[in-house]
Amino acid sequence: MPELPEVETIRRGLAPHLAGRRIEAAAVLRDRAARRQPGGAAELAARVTGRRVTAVDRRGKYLWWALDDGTALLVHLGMSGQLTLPAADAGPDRHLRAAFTLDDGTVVAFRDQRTFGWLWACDLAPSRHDGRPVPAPAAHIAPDLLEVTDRPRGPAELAHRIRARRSGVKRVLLNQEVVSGIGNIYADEMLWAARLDGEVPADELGVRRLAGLIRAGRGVMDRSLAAGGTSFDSLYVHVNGESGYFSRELAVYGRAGLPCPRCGAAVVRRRFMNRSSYLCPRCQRR
DNA sequence: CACAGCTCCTGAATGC
DNA sequence: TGCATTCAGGAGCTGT
Repeated sequence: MPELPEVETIRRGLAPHLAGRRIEAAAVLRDRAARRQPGGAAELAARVTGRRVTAVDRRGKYLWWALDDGTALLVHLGMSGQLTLPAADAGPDRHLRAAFTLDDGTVVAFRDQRTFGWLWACDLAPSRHDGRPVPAPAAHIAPDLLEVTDRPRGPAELAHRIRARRSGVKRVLLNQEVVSGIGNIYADEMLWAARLDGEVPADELGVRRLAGLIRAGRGVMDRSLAAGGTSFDSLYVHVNGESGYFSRELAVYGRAGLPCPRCGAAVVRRRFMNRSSYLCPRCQRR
């Protein structure tokens, strides 16, 4: 699943191919990919065609191509989206949702098996959180875990924001309006690293404990980024939890019944929000 | 406003 | 073998 490290890996891979290039043609092959765009696929294509890409930016799981008219092409990969540079001789592609042809002949493909991803050609607007210029549909998205931990007071301030919530701490970590970039996999991994049970109500945790959780999360993200970078041969990395480098470093996610790498107790799977949580019942305490 | 549950979707894995 | 069911989940949306 593309969470922050996967989207950042894709951003880094894509940027050298896109920066400075003009979009010669845009084809949306399935309307659903542009379902959030007012005016739909035709409007999306019209807004980006002829524009030059000035940068590829990211906040949390939201990635966008900044365009030379001050607008952006916003991309959310959902749970199976990919941005790839297909081989010129590639055959038919049943999961291709959109294709962008650049002025040097490069074609960037948006592929998406489960179709939760979407594209939106939109204006920029100041973030509601810190004023950073971001695509208007992402103005409600909080600064991500890398942005937070890059600021000296960031972890402590975020700890206070988390503590203001009454939900279980895992649910708060997954709320992209509190801190962004964390999905189900990294939430479980950072909770394990911090020895915390995600069901503990956030307002029962101390600031110091939460700041530790945030720093542990940064560590997990950094290790995943390093693994993504290492395996980054094509733009085909970590879009599917089963394949990819960092899956071999996961401590608990998807490892029910296997030993906790820290204490050896069997990892358990628990139902949570219509999905799964994985944790070590011995070293992650409430 | 905070919070929790529902829903969209496809394909692999599992059950009988 | 074949058909039905279960499972995976990001985030917008709805109801309380």
